[in-house]
Order: sequence, then structure tokens, then C-alpha cells
Amino acid sequence: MARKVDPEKHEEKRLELLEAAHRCFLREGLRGASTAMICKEAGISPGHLYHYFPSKVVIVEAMAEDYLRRLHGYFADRPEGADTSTVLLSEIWSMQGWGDVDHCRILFELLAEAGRNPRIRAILRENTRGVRAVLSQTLRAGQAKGEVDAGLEPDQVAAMLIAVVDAAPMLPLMVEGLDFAASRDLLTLMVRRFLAPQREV
Amino acid sequence: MARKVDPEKHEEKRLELLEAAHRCFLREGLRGASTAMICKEAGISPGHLYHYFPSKVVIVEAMAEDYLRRLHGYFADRPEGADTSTVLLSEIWSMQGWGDVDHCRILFELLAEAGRNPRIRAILRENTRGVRAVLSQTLRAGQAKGEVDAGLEPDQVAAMLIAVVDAAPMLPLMVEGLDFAASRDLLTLMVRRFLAPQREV
Amino acid sequence: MARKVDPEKHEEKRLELLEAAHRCFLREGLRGASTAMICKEAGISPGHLYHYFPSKVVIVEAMAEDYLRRLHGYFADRPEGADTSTVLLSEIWSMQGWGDVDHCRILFELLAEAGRNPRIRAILRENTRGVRAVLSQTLRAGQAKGEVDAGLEPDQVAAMLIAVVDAAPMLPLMVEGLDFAASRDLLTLMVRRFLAPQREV
Amino acid sequence: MARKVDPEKHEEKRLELLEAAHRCFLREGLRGASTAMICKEAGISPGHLYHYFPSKVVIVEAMAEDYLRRLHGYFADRPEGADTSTVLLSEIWSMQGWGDVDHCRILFELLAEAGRNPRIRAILRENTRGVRAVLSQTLRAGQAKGEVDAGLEPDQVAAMLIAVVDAAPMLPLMVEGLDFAASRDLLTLMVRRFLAPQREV
DNA sequence: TATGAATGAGGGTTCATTCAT
DNA sequence: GATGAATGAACCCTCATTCAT
Repeated sequence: MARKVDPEKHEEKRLELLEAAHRCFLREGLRGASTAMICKEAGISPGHLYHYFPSKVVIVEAMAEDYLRRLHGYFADRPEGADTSTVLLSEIWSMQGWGDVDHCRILFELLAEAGRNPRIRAILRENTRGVRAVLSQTLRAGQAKGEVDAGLEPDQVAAMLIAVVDAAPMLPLMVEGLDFAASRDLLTLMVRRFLAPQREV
Repeated sequence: MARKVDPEKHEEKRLELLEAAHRCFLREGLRGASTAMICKEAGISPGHLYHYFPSKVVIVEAMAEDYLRRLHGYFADRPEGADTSTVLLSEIWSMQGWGDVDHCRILFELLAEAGRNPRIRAILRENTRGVRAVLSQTLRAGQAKGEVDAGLEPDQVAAMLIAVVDAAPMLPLMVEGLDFAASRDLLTLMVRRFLAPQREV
Repeated sequence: MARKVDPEKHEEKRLELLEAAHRCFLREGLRGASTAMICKEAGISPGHLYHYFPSKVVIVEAMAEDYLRRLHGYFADRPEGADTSTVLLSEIWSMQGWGDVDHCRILFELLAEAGRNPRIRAILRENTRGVRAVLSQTLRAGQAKGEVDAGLEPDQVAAMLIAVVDAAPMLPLMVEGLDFAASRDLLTLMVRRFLAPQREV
Repeated sequence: MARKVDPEKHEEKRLELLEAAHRCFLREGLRGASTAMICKEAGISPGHLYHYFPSKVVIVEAMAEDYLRRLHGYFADRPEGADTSTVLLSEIWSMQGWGDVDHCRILFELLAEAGRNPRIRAILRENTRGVRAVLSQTLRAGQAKGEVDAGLEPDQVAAMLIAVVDAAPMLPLMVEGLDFAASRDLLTLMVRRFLAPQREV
């Protein structure tokens, strides 16, 4: 009789739990969501959660890590052939409406938490570093192709673009009835003009 | 002879409490900060808080309202004579370093909360509406002066600019050791290029 | 300038406060009514209550005393000429409907409290002793007139009658839509038959 | 292998808690008894109470329901062969002294509460309805046997008898040193005379 | 006399976590 | 693995009471 259970199944369940946690955190906030609630959402008993995570803190951290990895994964599968700005904004272009942006609200939870919690800040920074590298490289390629203003410092610009993209989910919260497509187009226009090579300035 | 209450003193104390609350909320989060902690920070006894506010929920709401009003007050006292982009970013230009941006982190708390709490969302939207009106007007003036691309829809752009400005406090959280002045310059550049009248497009 | 204020006015205000307290206690219960609520009901400030009573406990005791005195005062002004049973039930016959019995609900508060609070019990007993004496005397007079069974022990019967009268306010609580006049008549019938001289027993 | 909850054990513990609550409520009153005190009385930790009841309000309601059911259960197991009045008073005849009546004091708490709390009132009325039905039937049987005055309306009389029986616990509170047996006999006498068929009225 | 600011203990309730089964 | 009973600290809030004015 095999004692050590299938580690794959364990990992799978772990991910399921993180997704359940994500839903609860979205609904109630990082503090507002209780472990009991997460367990209910995931369909397990309250005690059993501790077979997968040693504490709620760790759940938050793991969820952050997992979420950010998946979120910024969009940059990885970006469409070849598109122009640089579109590539850089692929995360937003993969969405169809404000509804698709909902799950991003957890970012605000994480940013708020990052302001006072070094571990969450570290996770955020680590993830950002990865995304920055990708964007930086894209920008450099753009500069090489003459699509991007060569005077811009790729690393700096990459950081700013991440902030701008992550700011998008603010819009539906701050303004009611904003048109998704129009906002996306405007954002794209801003980035395009920003990056465009400047003639004889 | 009964001394009639001094409503001024009451109001003054109320504001002091809101500032104490703001500090606690920054330090521990909206949920994480306890009323006891706020009282300690303000130097009053735990029960006395309820002389000024009927509940913690109301404290959060009042703090949000108060904070947003003061924050976006910057747009009102903007320097005359500056170019449109600078005026629009005056909030950021009034700051000297990342330290000055710290108190803005409460915005992330509020955005996170706004996602699930209709009252906070309403407060946020009401405040945004006011700021949008101011920015919109500035943009229209810029268009009249020929400083701003006449093809841009002022209301839409105003919303986007607010999001972009509010995204700035993300930068020090996401990237360590970022230079404040450089980031501000880059942000200003982006906005300037975005708004600039386009020649023969 | 007279320093010592009119003690009459003081006493008058004290009684007003007790009535306000009675209303609050009825509405919220002895524990449920706060001193703040009583002050509001009486139209004075929270601190000022303590110029009239040293503590809430004393308010309850004073209210009990005052209330019982007034309630059982009915027995004193009973109509001459009526038959013994009617005299004994004059408290109930002075009422016109269940609405008039409402204020008696405070009795249940007092009985509950009397069960565990020796001072309230003492007040209740002291008052009961007075009423018993009156009823006893009435019964003895009835026996002398041949209206009341001479075999009944007046003191015992008096106690029972008080309990029976005080039980009346239970009826509208326990049974919905009970007719007041019919219930009163039935109660009177029971007492009349109880007291009636028995032929050839 | 997961062990399925034992619902029997849960129910048993629940009843234990209700009895502990009843003791505390008697000692300190419905409001005066704290959940902490109930937990201590029951020998559990303060938080654990909420495994069995969602709130103190529910505890009070459940206790009321449970108590009234058990109290008025006496009428169900009444002795056959006794005369109607004795049957009707079986609740009191099952007791041996004032000590046995102590637990009934909770009734005064419930009556006081019923005056302002619709849910407690509903519970009280529902229970009363059941008891009335039983008493009514007994009365009708008595009328058929010629033991009870046929002119009395059984439903009305039943309500009155419940009130009279529930008034009995007032006696030891209102009068010190009252003899239990004598009071019971007097009460029985009153009821007997009340119900007795009347000759030539 | 009269006010209302101020206190601090204690109320009901929640929750992360542990543990026997 | 999986359950849910059990804990106890902490949370938000109420309240009788005191006191400077």
C-alpha cells in the first residue's frame, strides 16, 4: 500500500486552493476573507487547509506569487508581428471588457499590502523584475527596428509601462459607465505616441 | 450656566482622529487597523472614539472622503503660467521624493475596497468626478491655446490622466531604488507627447 | 442669591426622571435601557442624571418603589358600595382595555429581578405587605357582611388575589386577540365563586 | 478515513448548553448573563459556543422553546383518575416545595421579554396554544362528565388557568415565609370552586 | 444647575490555528 | 488524507460613571 501520496495530486489541490483563496480575497479582501471561508469555497474542512499551507500568511504569499505569474504570463505569449506598443499592451488586448479586468483588482490588495509587508513587496518586485526584463527586451528590439524612440531608456520605460497597464483596472472603479474599447484605444494611443521616434525635436 | 458645546473644537478633534486613522490604516490596512489602535494613536480612550464616529465603517468612509478631497486639492492650486501637461501633473510636481508619495498608498486600500464596497466606490467616483471636471477644463483650455491635440476627447483623457497619476505610487513598490526625479520626468514626457498636437498624422 | 434650590422642584424633576426611566425600562428592559437613553427620554444631559440618583441601581429601585406605590394605589380609592369581589379587583376594573395593562409589564421585569436581587425583592415584599393588609381588611369586612366564605383565611387569600390580579397582564402576551372585557368578566367570576359562602359543604 | 460527524453528540451538547444557559439566565437575567459566563458554566471556551448557536439571541430563543416545552410537558403525563381540577393543576401538584418552583422564574424573564420582542412573544404564544388545546379538551371532558360547569367557555377558561398557574411562582417572591402546601391547596380550592357546576343560578 | 467630553471594563462575536479521531 | 470540535486572543462597540467647565 503506497503511503506517500501522489505529489502531483497534492500540487493540483494546492493550486485549486489558491484559486479559491483568490476568489475569496477578491470578494472580501486579504484580511476580510477567513480561512474558514476559503475552505468552504474550496470544499474542504477547516482543519485540512493546514495540510497544504502552514498559515494564512503563506496562503496570501503563495496566491500572490501564483497570481502574478499567471497574470504577467500574457506578455510571454504575445503575438508576433504586431507593433511594439500593441505587444507591450498585450495583457490588456487579451481582454474583452471590464469584466475581464475584475480579477486584477487583487493587485490593489497586493499593492496596499506591499506597502507595509516586506515579503509581499519582495514577491511583487521579483515578479516585476521578470516582466521588466521581457518588456525591456521588446523595447530594445523596437528601438533596433526604429519603431521606438532611441532616446528612451528601456528599463525605465518598462517600469512605467507596467505601472500604466496595472492602472487600467482603476478606471471602471473611478468612473462609472466608461467604455472599455475606447479606454483601451486611448491607452494604446498614449503609449504609441510616447514611444514613437521623435522627429527633429 | 451650561456651556454650549463648541462645535469647532469637536470638528477639529474629528479631523485629528481622521488623520490618526489614516496613519493607522497606512500602517496596518483598513481591516488590520483596530479601533483600539486608532485611539491609541490619537491619544484617547477606546470608547471615546464613538463620540465622534458611530462606527469604524464611518471612520473609513470619512477618512476616504477627507483624504481624497485634500489629495486632489492640489489640482486646484496649480501654478498659473505652466504648460498644460505640467499643470495636469501638478499633484506629482508638488512632491519632492518617494517619501512624499507614501501617504498615497492609502489609495490602493481604497481601490481594493471600492471593488467590493459600493459606498467607498461611490466616494471614489464622486471625488473623481470633481477632479475630472477640473482636468477636462484645463485640457479644453489647452486645446484652445493649441497646446493640446484637438482630436482628443477631454473627458476621456482626463479619466486616463487621473489613473496614470494615481499609478505613480506603484513604482517605488514594484521597483527598488527607482530614481524619483527621473521617473517623474519620464511620466511628464509621456503625458506631454500624448497631448501634443500631432502634425500631419 | 439663594444657593439651596427649591427642594420641591428637585423632587418634581426626580419623579419625571423616574417616569422617563419607566418608559425606557418597558421598551428595553431593566438592563437593556441605558442611562443615556433615560436621559434622552427625560431631556437632560447624561451627566446630570447623577445629580438626582447616585447610580442606575438606585434608579431601578426608586422606579420600582414609585411604580408599585402608584399601581396599588388603586386599591385605596376603590368604590364604596360595590360587592367585595369587585372591590378586590378594582385595579383591573379601572382599566378599559389591554392597552391600559401595558405599563404593568414592568412587573414581570421586577419579578424576574426580585428572584435574584434581594433589594428589589424587599421592595416588592414591602409593597405587597401594604396591599395585603388592605385586601385582608376588605375580606374580613366581607366575611362580617356574610359576602365572603368565613372559612377562608383572609391573609392567605389576599396574597393569592394579588398574584391572580398581577397575572392578568400575562394574558395578552400569551394569547393573541383575547377579548379584554370577557377576560375580565371571567376573572371576576372566578374570584366571586372562590369567595362566595359555601352552602352545606 | 474521515469520520462523519455524530449529530447525536452534537444535539446532546446543544441541550447541555441550553441548560447551562438557563441556569445563568436565572442567576443573572437574560441580558445580565454573558456568553462568557454561559461558556464557563458549560465548561467550554468562549468561542466554542458559536459552534452550536449563531448568536446569543438564538440561545435565548432556543432556551425559551426548550424550557416551555419541558415545563408544559407536565400536562401531558397527568394522572388518570384524578378529578378535573387536579388534572388541570398537575404542573403544580408535581412539585414539592417552593424550591421546585425556582426554575419557573425564567418565565418572568420571558414574559418581560415577550412584551417587547416579537419572536419571544411568538414562541410563548405557540407554546401556550398547545397547552390551551390540552386543557380545553380536559375541560370539555369534565363538562361531559358533569364535573365542570357547562356554562364556561373551555378555551377562555383554559387561558385563564394557564395564567393562574404561571402566577404561582410570584407568591414566594411577593410574600416571605408563605407555606407551599397551603398555597397550593388554596389555589386548588379556587379553581375547584370556579369550575364546579353551579346549582340553580 | 447643567453640560458633554472622557474613561475603561466588559459585552457579543470572529477567527487563525491545533488536535483527537 | 480528512474531519470538525475546540481554543483563546482580539475585534468592534456599549455603557455606567466621572469630571472640568
